[in-house]
Amino acid sequence: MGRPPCCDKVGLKKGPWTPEEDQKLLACIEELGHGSWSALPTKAGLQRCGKSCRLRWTNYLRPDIKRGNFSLQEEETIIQLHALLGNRWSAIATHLPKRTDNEIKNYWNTHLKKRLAKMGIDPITHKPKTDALLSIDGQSKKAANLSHMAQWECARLEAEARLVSESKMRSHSLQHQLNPPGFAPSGSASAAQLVNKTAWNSTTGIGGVLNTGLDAAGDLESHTSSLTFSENAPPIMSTGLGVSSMPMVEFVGTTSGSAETGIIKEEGEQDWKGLGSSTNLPDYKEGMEINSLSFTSSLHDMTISMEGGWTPESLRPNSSQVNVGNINDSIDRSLSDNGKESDENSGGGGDGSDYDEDNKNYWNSILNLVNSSPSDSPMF
DNA sequence: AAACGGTCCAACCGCGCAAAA
DNA sequence: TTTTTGCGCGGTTGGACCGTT
Repeated sequence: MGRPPCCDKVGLKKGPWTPEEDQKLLACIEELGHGSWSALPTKAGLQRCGKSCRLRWTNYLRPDIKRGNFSLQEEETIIQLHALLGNRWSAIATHLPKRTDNEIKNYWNTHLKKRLAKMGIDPITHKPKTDALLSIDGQSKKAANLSHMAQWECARLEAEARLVSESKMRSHSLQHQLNPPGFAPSGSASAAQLVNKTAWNSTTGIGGVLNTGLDAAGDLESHTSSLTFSENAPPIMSTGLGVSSMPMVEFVGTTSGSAETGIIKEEGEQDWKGLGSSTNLPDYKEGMEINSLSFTSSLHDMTISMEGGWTPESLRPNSSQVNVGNINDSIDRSLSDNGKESDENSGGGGDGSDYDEDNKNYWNSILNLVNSSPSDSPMF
């Protein structure tokens, strides 16, 4: 059973696209759109299969594609999302609006994966490869759990996909409340824009909002974003899935220095988490430790602030600390070993020392996230 | 200048899922 | 309910490009 590969049809061309073919495809899509990829080649007069046309369009011809080097922020986003989502490139690409999944996948395979490996971090699990590195202070167990936590959490959250449509409708309703006609937010990223960025819902089924600090044009200029795990899911979430606790994941961004961004809450939560800057972070429960975040019922709200990128400090909501000294030592060595490569991959300017410092913070943050895995969770 | 090896990326392939028949 | 069809996703590949010898 199963249908034969579409490109097995005799006479269909494969291989690199010519400018003429590109032109035909573009003209056809501009004129008719791409409602049916299978019918498009005929309409466009192309000897290609629809699949090939779709690929060419989505990966190359689409007008809203940003090409060229990835910025440091984009790299951060990719790594962070990969830690949570794994090789779900389309989901990751959703949050880098001008990048294609193929491009992100290629960039991961050719750059980021190798760089992580060089630093002694397993690019698959996002945990340090050397157990001895962390075992001294007993952190290895925590580090080892991130990927499991992420996979487990993703699986659970994906189960919410069935309920996404309801969530979307609620978000849409909230959008109207937040941004009624005539309402003109002063910042570049209004709350309504955040609501609009619910691709997370549609792609992964996670009932929350992910925003990587993009403005309306999708530029990765903001250095602010936050990650919220909330367990205040509406009752329907629990009953529908037979899960007593259904954490919500919300990635919420703000523009740099602006204070008008809110955290979009799902229905069932009683209020907005506030429209102030995420730096205020009013949502931390006293005594809650992000360093030992847990997805059990003991945890109700968790917000990770990523002001200025994922620095270790930004990931610490309170005084509770994670001993990352050993990892940092490793990073120091790694950075000094790999400074040349880091410079090559720098998307921005600045001298090497600045970049090294930023880069160190950046990798610190990744490792800190690794270190913050919920080893205490009964799930593990 | 030629050969060789490594890197990068556009494109292909196969699979899974969902909708349509 | 079963089969067919179409779409989208992730993994893989082939060839162009680049640096080194």
